[in-house]
Amino acid sequence: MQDTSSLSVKAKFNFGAAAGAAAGQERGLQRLKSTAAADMKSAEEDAYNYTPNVSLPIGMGNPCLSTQYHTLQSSPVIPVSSCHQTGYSVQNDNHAASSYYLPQALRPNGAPALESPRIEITAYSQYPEDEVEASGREDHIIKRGVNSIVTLTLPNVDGYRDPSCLSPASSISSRSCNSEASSYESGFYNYDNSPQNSPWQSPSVSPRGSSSLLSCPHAIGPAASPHHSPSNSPQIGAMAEEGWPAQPRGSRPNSPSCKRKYSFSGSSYQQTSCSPNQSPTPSSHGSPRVSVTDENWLTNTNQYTNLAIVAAINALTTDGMADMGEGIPIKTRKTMLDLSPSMSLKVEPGGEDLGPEGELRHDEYPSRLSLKKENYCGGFLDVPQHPYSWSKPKPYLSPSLPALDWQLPSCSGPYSLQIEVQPKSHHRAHYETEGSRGAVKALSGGHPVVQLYGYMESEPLTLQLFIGTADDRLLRPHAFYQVHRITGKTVSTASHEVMQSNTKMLEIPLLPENNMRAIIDCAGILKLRNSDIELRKGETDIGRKNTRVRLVFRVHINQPNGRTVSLQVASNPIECSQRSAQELPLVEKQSVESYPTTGGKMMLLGGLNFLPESKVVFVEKAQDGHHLWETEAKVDKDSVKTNTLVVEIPPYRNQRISSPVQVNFYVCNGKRKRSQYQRFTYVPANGNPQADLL
DNA sequence: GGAGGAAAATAT
DNA sequence: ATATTTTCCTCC
Repeated sequence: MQDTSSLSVKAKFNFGAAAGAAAGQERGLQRLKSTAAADMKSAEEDAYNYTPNVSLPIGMGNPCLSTQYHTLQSSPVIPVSSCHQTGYSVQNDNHAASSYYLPQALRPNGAPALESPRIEITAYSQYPEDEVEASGREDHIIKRGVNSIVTLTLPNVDGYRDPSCLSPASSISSRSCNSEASSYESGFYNYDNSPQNSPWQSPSVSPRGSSSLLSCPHAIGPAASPHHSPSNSPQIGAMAEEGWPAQPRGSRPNSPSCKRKYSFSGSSYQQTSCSPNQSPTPSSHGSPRVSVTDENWLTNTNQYTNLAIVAAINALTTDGMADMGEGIPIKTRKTMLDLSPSMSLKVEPGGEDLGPEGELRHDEYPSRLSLKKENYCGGFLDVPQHPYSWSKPKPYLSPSLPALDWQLPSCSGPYSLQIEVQPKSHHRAHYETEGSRGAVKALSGGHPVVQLYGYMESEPLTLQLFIGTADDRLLRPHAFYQVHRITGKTVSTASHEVMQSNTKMLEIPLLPENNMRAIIDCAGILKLRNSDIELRKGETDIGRKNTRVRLVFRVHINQPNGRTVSLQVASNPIECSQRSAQELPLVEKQSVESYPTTGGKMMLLGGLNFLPESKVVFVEKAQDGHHLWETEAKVDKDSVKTNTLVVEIPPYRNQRISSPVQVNFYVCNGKRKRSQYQRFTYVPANGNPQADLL
């Protein structure tokens, strides 16, 4: 491995393929792909799309690159400046859009992202325009503050109705959601800048597609906004409601989830908020929202207003909900309900999410936890009491935290958030119908480790963890997976769950005494049924073959100047499906020195799905494309154990390669047809292999 | 619990 | 008909 100064290989997938894949975001795309996809391969590939690229140079990984992201984000909160960049400016809505891209471009790792075309883009693009609108709206909201009745706009009853709205759901929707969240937050705190918010929001909002989304968020927003619980309540509500709405298969027992849920709740901390939301279950939809709202509200003066709004909203919502319910098959509904409860449990107080960082941070885990726990318990059924947590005051105006779909840098100024130990590339996620399948592990057998560098204060911080997409371009909460809190004797790391915009997050203490380092042994991965998620209104992603995720870590650092620096880093992709034998291997890097020209061995690193039966075929072609030579390299079966593929290239190869002819090597797992191999092109001149689809 | 395998159910 | 997903079962 070492030797491999690996080159990073980027696979370019063909057009669309890449696009869709990872994210699977847009169904449309995918579908298009599939259909269009001329190649069958494409389908698969698509699935893997993300895969391809991958390669980051080992060295790389500059998180800093991310800086750009910040810019993007603009959000007030964020980012201080990132390493490079300056902070973002505030508003730049416009930029926002652009920024969006940027982020994507950059990988979490810092690797350059692919630019694949995604539908998403579209969405973003929307921003600008939409932004204007949306932002405008939002801004109003925000700027005006929660107060602004404007928010009320609720009006779009529809939005409310739309479950989608409610549940922002994952990915895309999530975006919207997020946006919401963000907006909320911002709203709360109100930054004047909100503009920033707006931009973001817009993004989130984006959804044009799901009109509902927009509306929803907003709609919700209004209500929510007040609370802004954006995250919380809405989310919660959403979760319960939408999230699960569908369990189509009535037959399938949702119950499982319940179990989990409880367990979660067990997690002690938090949850105050939950209760509020939760109570909802029955009324579920409505209530949750409300509760959410409330929480946040507390803080704000606007509360009253908000409350009123909320109430109104609830009413609406409820109705809406009802409607929804009607539409949905009974079973489904049940599920939903069930879910919701669980969700609620999980949920945590919306407040936390948003959590003003300050608050969170300030709160010390212990205290916090305890408090929450207490609250929590109560919460369940009911309606939210007073906002415990919330009540906590949010002392300051803490800036709102960036939405989960915002791209953040991994380093800013002196701070750098890094993943010291990466998770294994495979982790079979469990369904709600199953028991937990344990925590995500590291290759070494241990667990992933995350550390924050450059932080010299004595105040503990909170490390947030959620499951994100594996899509290079855009990192956002994964709609089909949720982080699952693992507890037990074997777990050494404290954590508690928080729901933010349909996304469950684990909050883990980052303590100075531990050198701001955390061993992530408390994080499992829960798989949600595709059918459930896809039914959410506003959800555009498809779950099929969208089985790769990344662990996303965030930390929010309050600065003396009142600003908050938000950093984010994502792990390498993790394949969560059981099946692996047919998976297309993913090559991230290849050794440089030992490349073919020198004959002998070549090392392919960090890929997913390297199996003993993986095949690597070398094909040498002349400039004119004439096929000169082909051979299958011998694969060292043992190397596979460490996500490495050591291949031996036939001796005579050297002799053949004397001029810069094109050399391709194909990597594939046994069951694949040659046409489905992932192809890499080696160009002696620059030594950078590139992968593309055959 | 936490895995690993695999049958049953669905989606393409 | 094949590919994937989701539910079950068994075992440590």
